[in-house]
Amino acid sequence: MKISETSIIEQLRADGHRVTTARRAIVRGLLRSKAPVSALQVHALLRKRQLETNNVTVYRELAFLEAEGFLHGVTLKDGVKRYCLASNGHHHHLICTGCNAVQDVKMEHDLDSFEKKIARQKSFTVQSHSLEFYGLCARCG
Amino acid sequence: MKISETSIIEQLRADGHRVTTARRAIVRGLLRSKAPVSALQVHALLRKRQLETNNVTVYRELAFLEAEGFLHGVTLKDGVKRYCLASNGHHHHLICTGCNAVQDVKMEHDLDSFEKKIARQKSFTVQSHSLEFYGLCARCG
DNA sequence: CTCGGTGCAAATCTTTTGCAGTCAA
DNA sequence: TTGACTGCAAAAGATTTGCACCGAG
Repeated sequence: MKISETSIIEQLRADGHRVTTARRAIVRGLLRSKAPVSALQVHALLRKRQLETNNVTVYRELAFLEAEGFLHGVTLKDGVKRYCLASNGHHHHLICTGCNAVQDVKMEHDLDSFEKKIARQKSFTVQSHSLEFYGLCARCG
Repeated sequence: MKISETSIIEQLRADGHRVTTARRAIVRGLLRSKAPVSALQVHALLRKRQLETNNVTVYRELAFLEAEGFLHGVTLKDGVKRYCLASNGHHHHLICTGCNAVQDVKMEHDLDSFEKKIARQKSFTVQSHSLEFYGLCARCG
């Protein structure tokens, strides 16, 4: 199933949430960016498009969309929380220590075997994991 | 090689750094905690031991010890930076979403094959990685 | 004596909260 | 009309910075 502004908006409406200008604008902003974006980046992006909103609204909206399952949040070394579309599927990140660019990577087998071992050896029930690789991207290498 | 307060202090002295009361106290505090600790936690810990220091000193000292290679920093989902002794070796973390406890896990094969694949497919030179598992610990499960 | 290290106050930065006003349904 | 959303101001929390002072070597 393809994801679009309309499909997200319709889903929200179906779940009884209101569709406001700010909400629609934020959703649209997120769909355009393929790398994870922070609340402040989304806010700046909207501003550039002449869609004046408040930081606070963006923070609240991103948290809301994460809770609704449309977004996934990641916190990188800099302590800033960024969001990716959940519809992009589970993936990890390559963060360039040169230019700070972030790109996504998917891995076929992922970490299932690790998680099983952890469950067995540590009696720890893994719910999710977060994996980031830091290094130099093709341009900076 | 075993690590101790003395060995770290001697190393620092050998590298031409001064050994002050605060520095020694912070190093001692770090050695006692096996889970990663934040600057504010270290500060609170020292205070409990009647070793009055300033937050700022702790922040600066932890950054210094990381730069010197004695510590490794991790930033968890809450955006707070925590430090582990580098001498504990490379490892990952299990973070309990129930009680927020953090424990370490080592993995034998680790992620070398992933990293090689990334280098090949993305022309990205991996320097380090950070892997955290979120879930429920034995007590909270 | 010297300068690396410390402490304090204040600034910065990201994120959260309280509350009144607004608008989608 | 009504409560979900929004905006503003202010608070909160982590971390950084400027600057004067202090004490290890």
